Amino acid sequence: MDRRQRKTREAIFTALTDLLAKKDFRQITVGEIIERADIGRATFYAHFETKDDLLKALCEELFCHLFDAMEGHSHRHIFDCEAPDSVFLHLFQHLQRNDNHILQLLSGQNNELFLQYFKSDLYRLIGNQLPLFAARKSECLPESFWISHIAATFVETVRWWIDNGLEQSPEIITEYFFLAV
Amino acid sequence: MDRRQRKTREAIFTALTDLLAKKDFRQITVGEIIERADIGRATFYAHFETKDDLLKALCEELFCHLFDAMEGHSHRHIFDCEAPDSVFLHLFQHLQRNDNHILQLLSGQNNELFLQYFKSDLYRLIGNQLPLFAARKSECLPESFWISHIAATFVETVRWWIDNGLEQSPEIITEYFFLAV
DNA sequence: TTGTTACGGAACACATCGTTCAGTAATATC
DNA sequence: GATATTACTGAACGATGTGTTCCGTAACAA
Repeated sequence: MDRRQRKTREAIFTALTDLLAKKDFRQITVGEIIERADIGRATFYAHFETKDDLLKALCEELFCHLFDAMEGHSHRHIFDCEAPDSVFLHLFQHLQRNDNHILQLLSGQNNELFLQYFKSDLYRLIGNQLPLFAARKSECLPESFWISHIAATFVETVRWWIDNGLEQSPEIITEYFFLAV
Repeated sequence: MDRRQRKTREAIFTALTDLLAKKDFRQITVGEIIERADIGRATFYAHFETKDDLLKALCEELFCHLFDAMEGHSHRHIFDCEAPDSVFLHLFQHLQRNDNHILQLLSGQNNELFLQYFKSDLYRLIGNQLPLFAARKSECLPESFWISHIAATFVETVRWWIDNGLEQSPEIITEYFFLAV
């Protein structure tokens, strides 16, 4: 990919990420993004069809990296015979380290769209980790309901954690999560 | 209240409700609302400051009525010594009956804002019903976490139910809910 | 060096928002 | 029933944001 393209794309992502730390996605204008990214208006629309399209690309970039890294770790750890809940623990640890400012995307009012993308990755992960969870429930409940519930519980756990200022350790939060689910 | 005011307000609510059945709230314009409500633009803004303000008023109207009715029922039933899970069962029943088209507000893409208002009422309800839920968990988990989790589980249950076309009976859904939580 | 591609900057048409104001109709009050 | 009050209409308005177009310039690849 052209170096110019890469730099521009990166500048747009950075600009949006910075702005998201301050205000809701809906009240961020394309004008603000291009001003902060220091690019021309036409350039922006050469990269992304709309503002929503940009958000989607950003989420895919971040969440995909996060979950890919996750699953990489998970595999390594399976070889190391780590505890079976390590996947989610690691996910919480990644979030606490706030790689790429993902927290800002999952917090406060910015829940609407991000979570949609976040959940789709989460579904994949949970599908592979189903045996971790109580068999009792999964026998009485439809699988799709069960997966939805685990994903919703995870998201709500993250939201609660963020709203409480990340006071708890990832280990404690993992415990809460498995207690709740 | 002036009859004209009442009629106008009602027409606006009806127009928005109808439109919400077709498209996402964000892509509904004030122009569409006033056209469908058959009122003047100035009239709209005499009633509501913004589109978001209208949504808030609509949610308060609907959810407040729903939960007030709920709590009324609940009290009567407590006198009748009904099963302890009746509050949530009745809530599911109300939803299935789709009073005032609430389902359309809670389904699909219209999740963002409605759920915020819905949850705030739900928190109140859950706060009063905490003894219904497993004591084991509430001892190990912070109460705010616990309440958030119950509310999130309820909302996710409703969402799953809607997405699956309300195929299950309210009784079954109540069972799912209490199994999951 | 040459052809290609991306960027910048300004202008553009367009849509939506929220406000204003004078005229008209419905309602409440006496 | 007459009068004053209140709400609605309809059109116009400025402001803001969107997405597009076009051309000159600069960076890149061959």
